[in-house]
Amino acid sequence: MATVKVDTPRYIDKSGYMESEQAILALAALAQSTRLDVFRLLAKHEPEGLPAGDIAKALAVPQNTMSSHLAILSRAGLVTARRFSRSIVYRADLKAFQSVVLFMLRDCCDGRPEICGPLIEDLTPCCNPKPRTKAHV
Amino acid sequence: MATVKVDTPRYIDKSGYMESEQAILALAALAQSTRLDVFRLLAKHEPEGLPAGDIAKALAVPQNTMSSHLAILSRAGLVTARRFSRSIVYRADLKAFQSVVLFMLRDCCDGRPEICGPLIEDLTPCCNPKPRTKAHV
DNA sequence: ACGGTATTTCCAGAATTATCGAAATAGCGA
DNA sequence: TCGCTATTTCGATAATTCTGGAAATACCGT
Repeated sequence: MATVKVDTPRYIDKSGYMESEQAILALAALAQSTRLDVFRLLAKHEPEGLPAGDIAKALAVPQNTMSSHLAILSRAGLVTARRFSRSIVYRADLKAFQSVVLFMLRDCCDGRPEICGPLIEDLTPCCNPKPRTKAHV
Repeated sequence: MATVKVDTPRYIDKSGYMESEQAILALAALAQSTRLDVFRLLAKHEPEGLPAGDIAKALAVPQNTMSSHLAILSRAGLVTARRFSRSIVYRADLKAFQSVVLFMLRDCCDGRPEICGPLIEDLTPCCNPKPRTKAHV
């Protein structure tokens, strides 16, 4: 039977699981040294991005191997690709990255705020040295 | 055999930062639906923890399969195990989890604080209704 | 000691992932 | 059109991960 490919192998559509599924995709994408390096590199090169060839060269990985890694990151939503003439420029999707982090923290923090408070404290000096941001919560 | 059973968190290096290798281990551990469910479950059951059998039963997974998942989570430093008579009670290591999140955020935030500012804002109402140590940060 | 419970280890098969050479596709300039 | 560059897709192999049956280990009560 030549039916369509099922890409929902285990638990199907429960509406709450869609988010988990996507998060797992992102975690798996980052759980590999080359891809983690790629994301790091692309984050550093925001917002201009980098063409695929430059990424491969920078990390000393064959182009086709890099291409498959980039495809995995892209499928996970962590990077975006856009063609510029002959090059395909990849960019880190930092919003998506934030979503992954938020997913993780909600998973552990839900109902127990005391867990993430310290984390915010640790994070604040690192990521928000400016005294005040807009308080439009 | 004398397994590694150290009090000092193995996933933190001298500078207090999590190493990439350890972070990858943790990300890979969470990038699997059963294990993500396990961590969620254990986080929900902090600080009492749950015996291995209960975890297996709760998630409808054979005990030996669950045992290997728990070993992976443990190796990644995300859970701890302690024997209580016949049971081995597992607990989520939320500090380690926080380290993973911090690692990720440092990876993308380093040098560009404007990226994580919004994340802290999103996180604050969820996780930190009131600041813990009113430090001089 | 024994029997029962809780959990892990051993093992093996199935599935998935990583890697990369070779070929294919896409765009550009002449 | 041809040739060149940039990138991806194809295909195959090696490595790793997932799964669970069976056996082993650890503990407790009697």
